[in-house]
Amino acid sequence: MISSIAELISDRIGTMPAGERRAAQTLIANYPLTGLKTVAEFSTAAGVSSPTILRFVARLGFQNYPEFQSALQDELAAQLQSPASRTLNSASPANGGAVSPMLEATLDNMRETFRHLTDKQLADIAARLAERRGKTFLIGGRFTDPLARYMAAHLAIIQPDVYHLAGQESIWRDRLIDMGKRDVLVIFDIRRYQESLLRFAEKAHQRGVQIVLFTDQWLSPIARFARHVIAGRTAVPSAWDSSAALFVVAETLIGAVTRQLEAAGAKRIRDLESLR
Amino acid sequence: MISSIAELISDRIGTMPAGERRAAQTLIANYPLTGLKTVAEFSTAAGVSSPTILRFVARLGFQNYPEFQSALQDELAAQLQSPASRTLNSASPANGGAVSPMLEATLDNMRETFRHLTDKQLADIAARLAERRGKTFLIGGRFTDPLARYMAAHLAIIQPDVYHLAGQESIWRDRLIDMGKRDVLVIFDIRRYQESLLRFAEKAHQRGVQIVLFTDQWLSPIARFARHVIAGRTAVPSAWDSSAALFVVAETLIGAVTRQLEAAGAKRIRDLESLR
DNA sequence: CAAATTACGTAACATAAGATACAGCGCTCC
DNA sequence: GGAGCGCTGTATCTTATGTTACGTAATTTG
Repeated sequence: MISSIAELISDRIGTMPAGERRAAQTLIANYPLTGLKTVAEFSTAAGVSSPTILRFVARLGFQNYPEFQSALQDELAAQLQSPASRTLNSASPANGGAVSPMLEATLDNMRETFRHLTDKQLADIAARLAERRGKTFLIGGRFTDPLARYMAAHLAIIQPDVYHLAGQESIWRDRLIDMGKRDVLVIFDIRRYQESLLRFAEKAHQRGVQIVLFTDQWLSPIARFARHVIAGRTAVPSAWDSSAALFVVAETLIGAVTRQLEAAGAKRIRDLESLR
Repeated sequence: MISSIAELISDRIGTMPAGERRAAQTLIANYPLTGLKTVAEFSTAAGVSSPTILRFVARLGFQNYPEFQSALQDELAAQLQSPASRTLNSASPANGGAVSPMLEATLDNMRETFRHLTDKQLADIAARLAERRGKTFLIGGRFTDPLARYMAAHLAIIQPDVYHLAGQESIWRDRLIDMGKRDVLVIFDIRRYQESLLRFAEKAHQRGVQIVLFTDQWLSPIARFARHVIAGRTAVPSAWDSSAALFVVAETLIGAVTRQLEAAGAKRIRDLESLR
């Protein structure tokens, strides 16, 4: 199978006449830039005439020159976006302002967070979230509740019985009555840890609920009751702590759970689509 | 000293009229590809007319469009040739499981997102959010609303009149009555873009509300009405798109706004503390 | 609130780009 | 060594691209 135009060229370059071969070589030499220029520029660069260039692209299977250019651009777009081949000037002094420290710290937080997180841990948690024996509840603190919402919004699509606990304490406390051993409670709690969440977690724990805790590196007191603890780095040069690392862990988990439920989930998503 | 065209643009984007700013944002969003296409394609991508594109490149100091394209191509050539700094930590063999690809992609997304985002842009947006002339409203789509909540939760602490628009469409539509020129509306909208948000944004725009848009690299149609556009990378090896990059941008902005309001904000935070 | 200025888009224009027809040259094969 | 075939370039044509002029709308300023 031939994907890129460069491959296509090197595949057929053997069967080409001399002039077209020169065109091909010129293009490959500084791929794909020459192909983005005009036919005239291409032709002089290759030392051949314009019609030769046109015959060359025609031989590659393109109807006309613009079509050929579009293909090159699409390919370039894919390259520029995908991390793989990018040249990425992280050393660019360009943005050396106030942005970099924040970004750098965040990136470091993520690396650190994942360094202390094994595949097995994540797989276990994902498995627990994916096994459909009971219900899944999610809740967060003052600043982390949006993370709970974000996760709930995704999980609720691929499986039933996913509930985000919102509103006043009294409201979700009453939901305890519905929780049991087979259920999972996902809690987000970072400094400063919230009393109300601790109380709630304790009671849920007493009822045998499996608790998955997202917290910071200093560990919320809830860790005491949690079956799984994810400790994310939160330090950034800002007045606030960063929840970005936890956010990425959440996304990773969402992805893992989705993969596990692929068969069942795919059908469910189709069903949901048809409901619209 | 200004080397790249991207820098040149972000340097002058503040002094540009609305239409040209849209052109600039569109170009930056997936730099430099849009600039390599024809004027007509560029203009439709940006949602403006061809002459606006030409005025845009003229303002950047180019004599004509081909000259501008040549400059972009030269820049691209330099980038493609230097096999530079890539693969920072891709050599970390530690966790070679299912985690790495997700994390790596996310890290790349962030670098890429910030690469297309200058300090000046962020500073401008932060300044707009910090100037206390009017109210600040935040709203998001199905999966991004938690980001709006997250940002609102922080901003609401350091300044008054910050509102997160939640619940049904009819509810926040009625809030339009309260919005005017001095107000700011922060919208989060990534694929698949939501009709309801577009309608809401258009009406808000008509009322003169300043819109700050967080979207993905393909730009929500709301970009048309936005004063500021932040285009985050969202592609990850998962069934879902990632909002992590936008999340980090949001955190960065929160930090910047906080810094600007330091004097006023610090007092406010003390007052809040004493209320507990 | 009014006037002046600036910005934007529509439409017509000129130019440069890609496409094509045809003739000359070189190469191969008989 | 000659005839046929194929490749290449010159010159011409057509298309569509970039450019410009002008009228209208929006925005700013007094």
